[in-house]
Amino acid sequence: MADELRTLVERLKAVAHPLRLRVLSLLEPGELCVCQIAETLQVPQSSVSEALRELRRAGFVVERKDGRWVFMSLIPQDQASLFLRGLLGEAAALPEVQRDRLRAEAVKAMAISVVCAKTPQEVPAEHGVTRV
Amino acid sequence: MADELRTLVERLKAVAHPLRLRVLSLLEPGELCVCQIAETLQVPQSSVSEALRELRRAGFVVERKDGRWVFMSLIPQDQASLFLRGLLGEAAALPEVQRDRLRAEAVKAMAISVVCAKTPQEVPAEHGVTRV
DNA sequence: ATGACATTTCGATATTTTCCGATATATACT
DNA sequence: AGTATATATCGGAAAATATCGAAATGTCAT
Repeated sequence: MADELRTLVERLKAVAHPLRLRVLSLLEPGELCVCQIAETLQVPQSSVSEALRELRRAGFVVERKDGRWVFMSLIPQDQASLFLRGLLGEAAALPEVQRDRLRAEAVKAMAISVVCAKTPQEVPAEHGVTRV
Repeated sequence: MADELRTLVERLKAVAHPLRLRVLSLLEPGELCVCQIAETLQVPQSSVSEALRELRRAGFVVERKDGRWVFMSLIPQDQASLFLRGLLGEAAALPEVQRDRLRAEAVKAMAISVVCAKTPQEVPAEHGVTRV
């Protein structure tokens, strides 16, 4: 009840953040689990987890648990708000987002066990994405 | 060049703020000057000025100077980004926004000299919600 | 139960943002 | 010139947010 403005502002804040926006865009083609996202974006998994928590709170993504993995996906198109649909369309054109998606394709092509049971050092840096 | 993602995030941050979103929505029916907005929303003039600066930086509004007044208006529909159009549509449904617009109608019905040349004491006070 | 691993939460610091009164600038009128 | 009004900017303290390693939690497989 009431303060729907505040709610909308919270949803906008959730998306007004580089990592969260990248994660959101990354999910558009389909679900990914937390470790796949962390590997794709080359960021600490706790950061991904926190990003996803905010996106979930804002109602943009939903989770599906499968064993120890947590797969996140966008809410269905028909449930998405107007501005979210516009935003996703706009974000899809960004070079950063397109690069992320290429990396995600490569990550999805690998078995999950190969992707996730990795120490950070073993990950070869690509595309100028830096880590430590 | 580059970092268009950061630019988009900055634009999202600009609207992820209660006052700025209210101001933005207030301008949809047509231009208003700073003092009309401050009177309508019952907030300090410096806050309105700062809100408008951010919205201008983000490319959502443009200004038209007329003497000592500065009238702000939304950028033309056809220049608006996808997510902005969606956002405005969504915001228009919010009760807070609708109340603001009623107040704005009342303010516009008065002469500008009556609206703006007011000492704070004469303003019925009461922050935020008030009837027209 | 022990270990391995995915994920979340915690803790603590660093950075950014908010807010508004006070002050500055600009324009108009006399 | 001076006064009045409209808007912009400054200052700076409080609040919110970001960040990420470390610890906690949960889940599966021996």
